[in-house]
Amino acid sequence: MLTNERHAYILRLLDEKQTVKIQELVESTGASESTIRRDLTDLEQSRKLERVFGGAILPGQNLLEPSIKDKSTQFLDEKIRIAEFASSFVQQGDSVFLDAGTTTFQLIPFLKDKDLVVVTNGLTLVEALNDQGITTYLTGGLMKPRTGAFVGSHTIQALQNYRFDICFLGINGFHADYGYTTPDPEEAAVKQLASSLAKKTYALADHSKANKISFAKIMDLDRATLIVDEISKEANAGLEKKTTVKVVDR
Amino acid sequence: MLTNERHAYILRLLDEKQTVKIQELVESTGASESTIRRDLTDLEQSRKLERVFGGAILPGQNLLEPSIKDKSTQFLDEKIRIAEFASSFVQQGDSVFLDAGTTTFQLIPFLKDKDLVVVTNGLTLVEALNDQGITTYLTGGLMKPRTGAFVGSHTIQALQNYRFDICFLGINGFHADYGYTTPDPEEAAVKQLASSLAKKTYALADHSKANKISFAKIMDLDRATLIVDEISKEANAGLEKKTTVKVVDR
DNA sequence: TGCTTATGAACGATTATGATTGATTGTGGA
DNA sequence: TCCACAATCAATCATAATCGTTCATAAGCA
Repeated sequence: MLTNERHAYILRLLDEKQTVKIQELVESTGASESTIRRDLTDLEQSRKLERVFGGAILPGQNLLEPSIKDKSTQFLDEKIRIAEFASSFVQQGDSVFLDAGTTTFQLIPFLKDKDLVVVTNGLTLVEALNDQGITTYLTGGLMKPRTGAFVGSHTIQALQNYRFDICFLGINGFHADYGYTTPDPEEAAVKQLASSLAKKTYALADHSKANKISFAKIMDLDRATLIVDEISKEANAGLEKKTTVKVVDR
Repeated sequence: MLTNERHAYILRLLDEKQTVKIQELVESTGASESTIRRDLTDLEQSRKLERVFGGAILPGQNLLEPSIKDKSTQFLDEKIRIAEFASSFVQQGDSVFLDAGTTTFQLIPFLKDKDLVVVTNGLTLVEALNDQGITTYLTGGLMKPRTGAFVGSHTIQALQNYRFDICFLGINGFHADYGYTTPDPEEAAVKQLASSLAKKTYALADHSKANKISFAKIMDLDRATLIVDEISKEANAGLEKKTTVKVVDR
């Protein structure tokens, strides 16, 4: 087997399987361990792969991060900033709706000592609220395993028993023409209703949600005050024709 | 298995389940406990996770949630025996009400693969049910911090939308004359209603509940089948005039 | 032939692993 | 609460796997 052929073979295998082991390559190519090592060293120098103990992996993309990143830890600092800013709109004694979601979750530490009554449809939120000693109602309903959010007719019916001074929604996208959107229509229905039961609604979003359009529409932009961070001036100008935009002061 | 593969695997699992146990990882990866420990230490140093006693959790999340721990594991073995026995009364496809409580909690592992729909008013239960892949509705309502039970008019109203084939209640005392009792009248009201919506009700109790009388009455003895363990024959004889008593076979 | 390059084997050095130990922490029951 | 017991922990050590280096041989080419 030619050196070039081996190199191509290694890269093809790596592309398929994300990782290759040296022993595996020794067996499948018939070359010696030394040769495979030299191959890997060469390919690493030309940035085609990264060596690890026992084999090699695809470069750059540490396989580890992506799955974790898009969840709660992504943009965590930004979310905390947004949450702290949003909490400044809460008055003593308010009745508050807190949507399920990672950004709204960050609001919780800023809500204590305000003598609030909080209603939420988020499983993780009710526990955290409780730890802060905040009087909390959970809507209940059918639980969505992935997000820990309660949705469905039970949730809708439960919500209708309440009226809110202030409502905080997490969203997956906002767009001047398409309004606020989120992937799940069931969740969209809950957000929409909660907002309609509140005197004032705030939509919380990190910069990655700007101009994104998700599957289910929640409502038009003007139905809520948008709280964002790190947004370009041009984008802001377009949005401000449609709704009030509060940009987090850094 | 390459070190990187294991790391990636751990993080993927963690991302899915929010927590991982060391023993769980030992079994599923085939690596030794020491290796898994070293993996977790490494991943913690690169801020990919946080270690806790017995396993690891997603980073940042424990700041608000350390106090969820369930301390009430008293008479755990007995409760598990009772729960396993009680589960034998559940039929395929049943709609089930599971009361909040530590004894009813132990029922959950015995309920999977029965194609059930479960309704509960217990916060801790909904998580465990979800882990077992069981379709679960939470009543919602006002959350009682100490027990994680939802109570109040919201809960009552939510319950009235359902009918159950079978209802499992945890109780704090049972007595031939005073019936089933529990300390909190709000919880008593929920238990009472749930039972009245079910074709069949089982009251689960460990031996410490025998002849105890608590503040709030739930209902008379004959409204439910009592499932107990380690009860004296004399006590049993007195009870059996009032209701059906199932003593756990050891 | 003489020169270069690729290869494989052998060496000690390095790293990962698994088992063991005693210390620490959590749990169950009085 | 307290104590006894079990689970988990960090640290250590011996072993196994992997590493980079060196050297000798083989192959390709003028």
